[in-house]
Amino acid sequence: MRVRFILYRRYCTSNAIFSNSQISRYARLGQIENARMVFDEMPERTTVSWNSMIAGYFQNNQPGEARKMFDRMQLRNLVSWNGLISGYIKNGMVSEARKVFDSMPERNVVSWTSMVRGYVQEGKISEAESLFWQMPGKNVVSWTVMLGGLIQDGRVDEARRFYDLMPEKDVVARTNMIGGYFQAGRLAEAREIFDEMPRRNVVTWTTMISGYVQNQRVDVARKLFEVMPEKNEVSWTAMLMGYTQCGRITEASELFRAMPVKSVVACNAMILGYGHNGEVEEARQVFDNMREKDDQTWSAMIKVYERKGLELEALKLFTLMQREGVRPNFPSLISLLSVCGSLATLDHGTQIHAQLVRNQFDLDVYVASVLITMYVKCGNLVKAKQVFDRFGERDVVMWNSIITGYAQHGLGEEALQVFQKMCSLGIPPDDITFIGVLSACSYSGKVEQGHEIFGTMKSKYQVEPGTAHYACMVDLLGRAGQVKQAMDLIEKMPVEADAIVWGALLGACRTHMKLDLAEVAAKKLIQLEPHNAGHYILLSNMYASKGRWHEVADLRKTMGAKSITKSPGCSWIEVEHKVHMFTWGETTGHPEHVMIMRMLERLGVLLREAGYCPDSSFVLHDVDEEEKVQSLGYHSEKLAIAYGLLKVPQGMPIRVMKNLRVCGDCHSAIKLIAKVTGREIIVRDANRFHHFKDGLCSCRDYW
DNA sequence: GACTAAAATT
Repeated sequence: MRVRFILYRRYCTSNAIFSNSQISRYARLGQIENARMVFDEMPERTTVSWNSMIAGYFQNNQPGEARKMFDRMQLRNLVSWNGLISGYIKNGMVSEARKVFDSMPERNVVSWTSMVRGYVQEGKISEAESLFWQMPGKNVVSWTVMLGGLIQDGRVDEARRFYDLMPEKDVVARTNMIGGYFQAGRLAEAREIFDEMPRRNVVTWTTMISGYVQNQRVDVARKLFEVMPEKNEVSWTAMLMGYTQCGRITEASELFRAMPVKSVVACNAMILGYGHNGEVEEARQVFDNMREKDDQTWSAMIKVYERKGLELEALKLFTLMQREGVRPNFPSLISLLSVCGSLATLDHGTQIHAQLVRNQFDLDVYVASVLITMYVKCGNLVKAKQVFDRFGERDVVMWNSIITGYAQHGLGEEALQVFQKMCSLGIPPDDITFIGVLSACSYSGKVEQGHEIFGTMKSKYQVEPGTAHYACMVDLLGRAGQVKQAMDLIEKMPVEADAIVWGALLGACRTHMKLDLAEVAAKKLIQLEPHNAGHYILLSNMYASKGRWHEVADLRKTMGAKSITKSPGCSWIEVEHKVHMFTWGETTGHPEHVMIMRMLERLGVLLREAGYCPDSSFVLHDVDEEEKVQSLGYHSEKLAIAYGLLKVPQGMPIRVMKNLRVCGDCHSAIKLIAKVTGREIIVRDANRFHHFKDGLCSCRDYW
């Protein structure tokens, strides 16, 4: 009888234990609903069941639900109270945790340690310290938590003194100290602790690996990696990132292939590594082979496409990511925000802005600058200015973002005003500031003022002019018609002229039809950027216009031999949160094809009535021969504008983006379209913004 | 059953 009773009891208990572990497992997997189901179906719940369920809600970022559960439970023990504290801390609610800490009936070392950990996490190290010294019965964990706080605060020497004070040191404490020394770049001291350790584990070895990697000693790291007794995912990943971060992609991809388990972090690093090396297909292969992806996987792959200039692919993936319901976290939000800038998808960008505000991430200076840049690149200067104005403590980067923004939009006067305000507030401008200011002068035709600022850069602001500043000056002179002086300036430059400088000269030649000098510039550009198809096409068009067919043929051959292809021209427009992409020629793929064609026809009629005649003499624009032959009416930007006229409500500007430069014919056509339809049209091409309004463009026909 | 250390594009 007695035996049977014991067996029965054991059955019930094991049943509860089983359910409790199921609750924890489901919570770990993020399936909190399943955990709740198990909990609700249990015939008898123990305190552990309640505690596991509360921990589960905290793990799944539902502190409110966790608290409800805690308030409902009857038999709370110390572990339940401690769970509440650590749960709040995991969710970043340290002051809430402190309230619990102050009101709980009794505390033990875990309660105290959690609370110290909370302050460390918030960066409030002095709070943590005072609590630590008040703590009764500190154990090795408490000491280690405090040690971590001092290290995080960058106080290595103090941390070492603290470390020496510790009554006992275990593997974790020692490993922590090693990490601290590596962070401070003190490799010898880190190594000393490692060498003297009585016991080491995988984490210790991995700390060594990543420590050496962070201090640019990849080969030393590799040696340790070879001899470490046991490796896990993290060790492999740390080693892999050592290679990807310093651009040693061959070694990285060898290691990656050898990895027994490819962690998500490792795959993400490999994608970015390949991308940095321009190997887009390899990156995509890694992406496609991943069984599990996180938000950073998506943003990494999108970034790779964007960097390579494959906007279409980037956008496709962006859309797919949203459709899959991937929720980006802070790092990927930032990354995606800059992608939104490059792709000029204002709606996506605004959505991300809203998400940042919801999480209060927008209060960061850095984030604010990225936001401003995004709005500038999306052609919404009003929003850019709003973000700028609402922010109190601005740094140089933020001032630069808004100055450069005005400059890119051709608002020279405004840019200069902001620059003056910045100077009067005593913020020292840097090299980027001057790029913005000089190009602003150039846009607004302030030749003299530009010269003056350029002259005082070094003497007044201690900023040495670089190639970019010279490029601005060449542009400035070129716009003013002083092409000869621009060429002289290039010859007098103390630094070697780069593609941007020659590009600026070419721009000047284009406007003032200086074909000889243009040829010099174009040849230089090909030399400097042999893979940029635009330069070849430009030079080829120039030769063709002079009937120099031999040279044309030669150039084509060179292009073929080097397998240089022009990225296809495409334009896109955002309508109702969706991106509509148009490539040159046709719209048959678009569901509203017929409407668009009808709109184009109507525009054609309107334009002819307004006295428009097609201009095919854009020799100095990098358009292909084929494109020239094709009807001028079907360039991708015109298709996008036609669609915009159909869809964008009256009074709202039509924003169109193009991956190449707008051709001369389209430019004059769009000016007229803006006039006859009474609409504002904003076109961002590869170089700058064009605000078309009342038959005029903000670039003053110079781009 | 609760508290500590290692990998992650701005």
